[in-house]
This record gives sequence, C-alpha cells and structure tokens, in this order.
Amino acid sequence: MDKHSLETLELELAILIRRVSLITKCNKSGTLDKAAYLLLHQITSYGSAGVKALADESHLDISTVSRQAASLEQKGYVDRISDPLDGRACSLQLTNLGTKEYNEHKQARLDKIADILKNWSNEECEVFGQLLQKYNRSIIDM
Amino acid sequence: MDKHSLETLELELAILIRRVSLITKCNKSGTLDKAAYLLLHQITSYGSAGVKALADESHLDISTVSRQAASLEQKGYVDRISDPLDGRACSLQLTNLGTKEYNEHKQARLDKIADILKNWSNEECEVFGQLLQKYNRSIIDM
DNA sequence: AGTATATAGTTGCATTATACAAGCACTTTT
DNA sequence: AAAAGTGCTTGTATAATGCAACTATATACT
Repeated sequence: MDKHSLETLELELAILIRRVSLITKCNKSGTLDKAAYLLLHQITSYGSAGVKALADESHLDISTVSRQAASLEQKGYVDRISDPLDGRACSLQLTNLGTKEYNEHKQARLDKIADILKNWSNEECEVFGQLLQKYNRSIIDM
Repeated sequence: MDKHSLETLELELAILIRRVSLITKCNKSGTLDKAAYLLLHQITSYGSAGVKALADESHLDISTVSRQAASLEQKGYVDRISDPLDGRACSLQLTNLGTKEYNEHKQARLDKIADILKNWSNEECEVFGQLLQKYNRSIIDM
C-alpha cells in the first residue's frame, strides 16, 4: 500500500471524526441528543428490540442503554411492550411522536450533509458513499 | 443531488463515526489516551502553541486543554516554555519522549488502517483519501 | 501615570456519559 | 424443586468536559 495514501487517510479520518463530533455535539438544538438519536436509529433500522440486543448492537453497557431507553420512554418516543412469552423481556417500539422526532432530526442531518456537498458532482458523492460503505465493512471483517 | 447517495452518506458517516470511536476507545493500550494523542498531534502539526490557541483549534474549553496539558507535562511529553515577551503566556513544546510516544501511537494507527485496507487497491485508497480530504475541507467552507 | 479593560492560564464545582457490580424477577436446565 | 442463567434496573465510581471565579499580566484610554 502506498505510504502517502495511508498517511493521508490516517490524518483525514482523524480530522473527520473530530469535525463531525463537534457538529454532532452542537446538534443539541432539538430534543434529541446523540445517544438518543442513535438508539432511535437502531430501532428504526433493525426493528423493535430489547435493551440487551440494543446494547450488544451498539457495544454499550446494558445499564447505559437501559437508562437511555428509560429517557426515551419518559419523553414518549418509545413504548415499552412486555413480551407475553417472557416476563423478563420487553421490546422498545417507536411511538408516532418518536418517529416524527427521529425523522425531523434525520432530515436536519441530511440537509446539513447536502449543504456540505453542495458543490460536489453526483459522481463524487456516489463514489464517496460507496467507499465509506466499503471501509465500514472492511472494519468489521477484521 | 441524488437522494439515494445522500442517504447512503448520512448512514455510512454515522456508522463510521461510531465504529472508529469504538476502536479509538479500546485504544487505551498505550499511555496515550485519545485527548492526549490529539493534543500531541496538534502540537506536531502546527508547532508549539499555548493553551488558548490549542483550545481554539480543537474547540475545547480552555480549562479542559489546560488540564490535558498539565497531564502531558507531568508525563514528560511536553515542556512548558514561558514566553519572554508576555508573562502570562507559555507555549507547549514536544519533548523527545513526547515525540517518541506520539510516533509510536501514530504508527499503531497506521498499521491498523493498513490492516483494514489490506484488500483494497491502491487506486481505491487514493481516491478515498482524496474524497475524505475534500469532504473535510467542504465542512470548513460553510 | 493611573485606572479600566482584556487576555492567558488555573482551579473548584457541577454535569454527563459511561462502566461495573449488586440485586430483582423471571426462565431454563438438571 | 433447586440451581443456574437471562433481561433488566439501580447504586456507585470514574472520567471528560464546561462554566464560573480567580490570579497575574498586558493593553487601552483618559
């Protein structure tokens, strides 16, 4: 692998993480903080799930997700549905309000990204997306 | 802009941030935590600087950087040089030990990225690096 | 010159996100 | 039926951070 490309990637990845984290941090305009958004995102993507499954998916401690879930429930963004077959388990289901909040937040993110990319060609956007996807998959396959 | 590309980018960026953050978190094997590494990186890239300048650059609170700097100094990674012209100011300068630690940490990062990219073609690596760089610059120009 | 204001940095305090450990209620296994 | 396992919650500790108060120095204005 070309040494120069590698150094560029290391540097630019680091910068990206920092920049995006900063943007995300400032993003508390809405009622949805980062953790909450990611949790709603997970539920939206993979469907209703229990605390354990969500914690595994996000590599957070169960207790952390438990608190996040309680917070979302308290805000009315998710409902806690008891599993009729297993008295211990429950699954978190998006409410209409939660769906609405999630979509608004997501749209805001999309708008921001579109704004960043406003001078990019369609082809560049597409290639960038594909390479990001490939990179993310490559991380897993390790 | 193509809607599909945009959605892909939003999703993959989010995933990237999460994955990389997780990797970084586990990265505490060395004596250099993430904040310390970024600070050393800043000093390496932009040269010796004071707490205020470093805080501005990284968008952290001065007090936070002040503590990080104290920690680095205590570990012997930076020296605090008083500004002869301004009694308030000081600048943080990398020591040999600090440089060594930084380089080792950086090499570990490079190795990890090289491992992730081991099956990528040179061209893909290059294009990915360029697009990341372009994206980072696009974020600034907003 | 002298006073007011601004700046670089430190430190105390509060907040927040998180992990770990203990505990509870229920289920599965033996 | 007892023991072990599982899903979840809650108490406690820690670490990173921001804000506010403070110190010491520098700059500006009158």
